[in-house]
Amino acid sequence: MSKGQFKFALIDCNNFYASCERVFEPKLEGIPIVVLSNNDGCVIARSNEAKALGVKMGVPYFQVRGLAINKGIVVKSSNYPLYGDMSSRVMSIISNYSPLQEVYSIDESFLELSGLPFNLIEHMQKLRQQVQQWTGIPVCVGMGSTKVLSKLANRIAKNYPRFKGVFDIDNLPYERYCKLLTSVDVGDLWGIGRQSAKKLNRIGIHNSYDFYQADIGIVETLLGVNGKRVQQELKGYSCLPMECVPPTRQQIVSSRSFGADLTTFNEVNQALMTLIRKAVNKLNNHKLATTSLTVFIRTSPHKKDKPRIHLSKTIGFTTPAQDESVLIPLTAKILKAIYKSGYPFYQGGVMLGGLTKEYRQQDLFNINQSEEQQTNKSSLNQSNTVRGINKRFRGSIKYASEVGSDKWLSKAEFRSPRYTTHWEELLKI
DNA sequence: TCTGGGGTCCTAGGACCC
DNA sequence: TCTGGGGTCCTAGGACCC
Repeated sequence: MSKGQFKFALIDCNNFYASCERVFEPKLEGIPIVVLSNNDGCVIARSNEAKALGVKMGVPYFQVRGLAINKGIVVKSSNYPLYGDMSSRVMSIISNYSPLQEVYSIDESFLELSGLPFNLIEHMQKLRQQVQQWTGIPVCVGMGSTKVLSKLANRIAKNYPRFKGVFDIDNLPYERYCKLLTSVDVGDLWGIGRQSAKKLNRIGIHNSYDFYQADIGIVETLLGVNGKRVQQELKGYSCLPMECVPPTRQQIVSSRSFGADLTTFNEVNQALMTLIRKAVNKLNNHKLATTSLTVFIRTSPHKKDKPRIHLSKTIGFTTPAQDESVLIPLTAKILKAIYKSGYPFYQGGVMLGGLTKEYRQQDLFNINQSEEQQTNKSSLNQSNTVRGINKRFRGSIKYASEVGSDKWLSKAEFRSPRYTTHWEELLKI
């Protein structure tokens, strides 16, 4: 931990999902857009025009539907294949501007710039123009000697056009910096969420300057080590390093709100079969194996008048599993064990935990079961074949339990074409 | 009527060991 | 009957992020 040794830049795409939609429909330029979550449930992205009309982040869509119609807001279902592909294009351009890049999220990337022989403001202006020109996505850049500071700087870059999208917070004189902190709610700092903000408010800490000045011991008792780190970073001491190599993932979750309340075992089962297949595909794509499987289903947390219930069970394995012929039937078995009839199930999913690098070591205590191992081996080959076919002919072979009414499928009424990832949906000119 | 999905890390408490 | 101190590992729940 030392002061002023680093120079972090946070590059953040402006209203990323909305901007992606605009790239392929330029007539939406200047028009308010919102993008909805899965199942067309909540608003998860807004163009500036939509923000100006008062659409809040995360509101249920049905609460703003009237406003959307009245004000001519264009509504889109989320289109992750498109956003993911646009993201990798943006990230790859950004990577040319420093040897040290951390891809932090689908629309954000850190660069570490200390020691680069450039005028950094100009360097980042160039980056900004190139991303805009090559992908059509507008980005803003915040710079500072810590990650928390670069996040804060990014906010300034976004909100004050006079900086032309690039702002370096380290250039502020101390008094101006304090003034800036005073104007930022403590809950708006990166790493201070709603719960922590509430705790801080209770002892009279409301804005970031209050927090900056607060006693470090009090911060640590109240918020733990994370809160302490945020405060240190605010003071210019870097505690959060660049993570250029993405850490190996620890779990894979596949879950969904169903499009409707599911009231029979078969409906729930069918939904979960599709989810476990998705999870297993991901597992295989990452060449990982899993040592635990959790299955859960729950009723809606929003309907206060109806009975609420959350059912879940986790099974651990001594031998890591990686194969759909094991995991899919096991999911059905677990579901059977936890399922209770008479509840309207609204959401469910599976989690694969304790992920390990793919390694087919046999269970030491399984020596008596050579016959079963034989079966396992042949079913493994079979699964590989099935996977191959499904890869080529997109999901043409399924378990019988996966096929059914599709009643559970999420709504996506307003989805735009997957322009860049599906041949049938290419942009037509 | 209609409220997302996918992650990570930290902490506290229990079980267990010497 | 008296009954310490220190450590690890696991898990569940909470908080945070986008």
